[in-house]
Amino acid sequence: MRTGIIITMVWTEDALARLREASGRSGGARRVVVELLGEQDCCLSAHELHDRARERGSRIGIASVYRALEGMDALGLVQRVDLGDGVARFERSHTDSDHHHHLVCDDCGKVEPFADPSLESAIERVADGRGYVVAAHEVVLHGACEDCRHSDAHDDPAAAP
Amino acid sequence: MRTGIIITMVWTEDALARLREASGRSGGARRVVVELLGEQDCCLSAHELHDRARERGSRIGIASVYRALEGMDALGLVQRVDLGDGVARFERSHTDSDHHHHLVCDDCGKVEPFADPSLESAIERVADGRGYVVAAHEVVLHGACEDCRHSDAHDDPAAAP
DNA sequence: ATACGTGCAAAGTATTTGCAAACGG
DNA sequence: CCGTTTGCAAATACTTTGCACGTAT
Repeated sequence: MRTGIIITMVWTEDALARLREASGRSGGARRVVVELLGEQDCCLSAHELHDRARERGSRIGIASVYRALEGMDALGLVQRVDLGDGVARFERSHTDSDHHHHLVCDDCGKVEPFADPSLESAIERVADGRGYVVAAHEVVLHGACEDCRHSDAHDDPAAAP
Repeated sequence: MRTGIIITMVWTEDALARLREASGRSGGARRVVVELLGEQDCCLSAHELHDRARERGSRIGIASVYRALEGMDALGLVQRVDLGDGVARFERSHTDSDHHHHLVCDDCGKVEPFADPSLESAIERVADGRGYVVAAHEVVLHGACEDCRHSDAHDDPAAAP
């Protein structure tokens, strides 16, 4: 995708600007979280964001990660993603060209995004038929990815031979 | 749905039998959880199950609820449902005629099931195209239900005028 | 009898909140 | 200066685990 890097920069700038105008201030902790999320093409958990921020030399605390995410969520800048393991993940809100859902391999833990127009139209049709105005929707597919299906071993997600 | 009560009974009996044969034992705590889940037409959280079990006079502990759910999950008898609020919910595993997903009203908190064949086929197509063997999938639609859209007030899910 | 099921309490995680200090405008 | 942001630590909420005891087979 050629437009990826551009979307990233636009989103990051826009998010920083909107957060600043919402409170009249800005700070370093928030900036790191925004920049990290802007770079990702898929979702990350609060702890993953915290770890990566520290790897970059930030002394950010986990609470600030959560507060940054909360603020961005309130402004609709991020989307919460729930993969079914009790951990909340976040990714930048989708644009039309960006919209996707998630395939999770229960063997190796891999998470990959996918998009499908006919799935989207089916969802729209359901919502309309029910009188719902759908603000967000999430589709998560759990299964065994091609790799894991071939190496039949049911490895622990943490194991690496 | 005329077949609801029958599915309920079949599922409950089958689940109790399979749990018994898996361990060679059976107990009262498990039975209550199985019976409760068999009666529902939609998902419940561990705490909701615990509360309802106690309302029926059971002295079951919350740990036993979780253990019953874990055992049933391992046998594929229940399906874990994640609606995005950090609470795990469970419902009996779907049969063909039973399969559904969830619409969540973010205003009043209502959760209602829906089914849609074209959505299911779109999901199958995606999985096939990616070489995935999908063992489970979840679709959650968040929005405002018809009722809440009319009474424009954005009430708190707990408030009842 | 013996092994599994159960309840209680303690331990773990993920997330939120209180607070004093640092910081941006 | 003043109010927001931040890091730390304490508090929550949900879920899991350890252990002694009850119970089904």
